[in-house]
Amino acid sequence: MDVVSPELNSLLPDEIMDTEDIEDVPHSQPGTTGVHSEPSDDASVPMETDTPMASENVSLCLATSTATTKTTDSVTGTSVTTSGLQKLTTPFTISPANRQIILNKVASQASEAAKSAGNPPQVIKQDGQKLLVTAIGKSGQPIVLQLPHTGSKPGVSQTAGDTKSQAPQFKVVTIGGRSDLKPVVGNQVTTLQTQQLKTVQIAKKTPASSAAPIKFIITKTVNSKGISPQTSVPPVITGRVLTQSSPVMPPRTITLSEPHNTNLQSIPGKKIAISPLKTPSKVTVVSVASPTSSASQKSVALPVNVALGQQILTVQQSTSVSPVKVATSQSTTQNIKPVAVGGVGGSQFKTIIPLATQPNVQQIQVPGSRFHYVRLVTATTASSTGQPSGPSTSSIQTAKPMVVSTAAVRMSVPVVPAQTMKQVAPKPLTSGPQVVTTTQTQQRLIMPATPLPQIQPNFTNLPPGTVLTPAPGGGNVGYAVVPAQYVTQIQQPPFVTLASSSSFSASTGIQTQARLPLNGLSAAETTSRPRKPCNCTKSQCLKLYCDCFANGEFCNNCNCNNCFNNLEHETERLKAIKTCLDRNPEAFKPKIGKGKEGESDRRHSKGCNCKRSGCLKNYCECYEAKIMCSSICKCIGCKNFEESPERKTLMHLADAAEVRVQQQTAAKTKLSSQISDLLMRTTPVISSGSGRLPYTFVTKEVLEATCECLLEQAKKAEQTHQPQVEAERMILEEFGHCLMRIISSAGKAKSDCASINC
DNA sequence: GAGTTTGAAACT
DNA sequence: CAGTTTCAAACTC
Repeated sequence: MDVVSPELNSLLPDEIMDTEDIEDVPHSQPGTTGVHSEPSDDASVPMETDTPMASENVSLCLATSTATTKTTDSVTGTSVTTSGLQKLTTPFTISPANRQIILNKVASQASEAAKSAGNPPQVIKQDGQKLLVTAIGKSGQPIVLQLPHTGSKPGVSQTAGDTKSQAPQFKVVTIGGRSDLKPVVGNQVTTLQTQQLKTVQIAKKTPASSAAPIKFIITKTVNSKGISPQTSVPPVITGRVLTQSSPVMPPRTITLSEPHNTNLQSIPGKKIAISPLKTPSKVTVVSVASPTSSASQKSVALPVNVALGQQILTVQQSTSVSPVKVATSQSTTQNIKPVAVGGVGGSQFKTIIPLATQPNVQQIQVPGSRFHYVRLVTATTASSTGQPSGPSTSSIQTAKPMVVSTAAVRMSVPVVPAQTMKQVAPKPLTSGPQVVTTTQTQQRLIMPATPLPQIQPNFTNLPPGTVLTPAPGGGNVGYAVVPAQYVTQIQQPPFVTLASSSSFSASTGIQTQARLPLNGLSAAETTSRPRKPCNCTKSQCLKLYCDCFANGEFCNNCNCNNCFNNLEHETERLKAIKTCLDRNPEAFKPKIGKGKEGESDRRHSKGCNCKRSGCLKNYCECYEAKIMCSSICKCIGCKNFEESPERKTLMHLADAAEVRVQQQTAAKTKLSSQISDLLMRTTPVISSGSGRLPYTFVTKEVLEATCECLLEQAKKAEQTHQPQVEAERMILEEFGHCLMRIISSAGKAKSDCASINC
């Protein structure tokens, strides 16, 4: 089954498919098209980790053997032991000069073919800070991981230690083949194998602000479908994990780890997720920087965080055999052997990239399913509750890094929980590892879990933030595109994903989240304000009347009746999507976009058609989006233009109201804070003695004084020769006086405290 | 909360 | 493409 069909690839939204500034990657090779692999086919997933300034190269060539393999760093002599992994046919090398990890899963047959074709098995070497992720291929089509070769001929890998200054690099996520890919200057992608390959690309340029743009290129090479998994011919996987690090701060630690037990079958989160941003903005790249703090320190994790917008690209591939294990051996046989490269510095890793697969395995698979998937997790959705379930995920949660120790380099790939990156405080792109995300809310589109080519929507128009997931019970076939948010919601057992833990995003502040306006709404608005629940009654939430559906989201906590906008009705939903797209290919695209070139103002893509509202009420989509009506609007009596006095008045009123609200909120907050502070200071005194204030004053001193008073009364009675009965009475009376004084003092103190608190 | 108004979406 | 109907959100009371 196709995880992502070629059609899908070709139809991916421009935001995703923007290939400018990326290398020209051969998206398909002769004979590749039409190749349909069985769901059980395994695909090799190469991963590249590249640290531009890194000095180490690690090269792994993996065979399909499951035997434990121990590799020795050719440079540093560091050995890497893999357990349950495919046999390493080539030494695991770490090049101090490049600090690169090269993982090459070599299919003997494939490698032979490659050699014969003049493309020897490639040992990926440093190629600047670039990572191209080519992941999703047509069903049956192998995924080709391609490594960019800067300024080099195809098949010619750069020499290790190439430390030349790199041009601004872009992080590129390539998903799906696309014929119109634009070549990237100075970067060439060489197909590793002559076998049928399909390259899907999702490219996004990193924000210009990033001093060191990163380009991630992952080319997945898969054997031809003819090769059965049982065949001894292993696929060749060559990949690099490119870690972006600041030029002055080369990454020093590479951590590779796998979940101890990835029982994918038990993970309901099986899905193919593509979560492009809803925003029209281009796919954002997750930049990873080396820790800025310790230049001398040599431990920098190699992050393979690829994000689209505010999303992190998760590439997982399940295999029957642990594909790659670096560093410590793992006793458990894992279906998925993701290699996670985490962000540097915080040791918070967010990216898991499964490297090894069996021959004919599809490139991206969801644990527990035969789907290979790429998941892009939005920042907002990343807050997801999804966590690894079962034993397989335990390791992930613990994020135990596998460390490959070398004299010069430590490699660690901690597996992190599928949590997410939520709100991340913006951070300068130039500092430290970064995840560039956009706050565009998740536009998500649900696709059928079953192969429905005939009704397959035009993915070009799918709302960003789309997540592909296998339908429940859908087995190996079909996929569904579901909202990432919804995925996290419905995904009781978390799946292994490349996502930053909440702690990472929150505490480390490594991530930078670019907040882009969504349909006229500020990032803050889009992120802080949840979508309003719909109230659809007749549309079944399968028409654009429904805001949820229109935004590509599942209905969640809505008040709708007879809702079909959910996974249970994915077939109907897909049909509805198809219908909408047939009617309007732009149906799921943001209505608010940039105006004409050169115009900075946003504008409605279609313009409004208001007649009675004067375009000054929320009936008007332009006004609702807080934008001016434009020439394309067909409104009558429009007052929503710059000089409109009515509009200005409304704006002033709105601003004033907003200011008042803010002031009130601030006042309440301040008052509450002050009260809390007072309580904090006074509570201990009052509450001590279990809140029974009088006893608070029965201190040792009070007791002693009381006793002295009683003794004094006793002496007085003795001196006056009072009878015993009278003496006892005098003592008791004195005791009563003492108690009264104590109580009186306590009551006075309590009233004082109360007055203070008020 | 019920009813009305409104304009986009859907339909013809 | 225009006119009409349907629909759900926005709005009013």
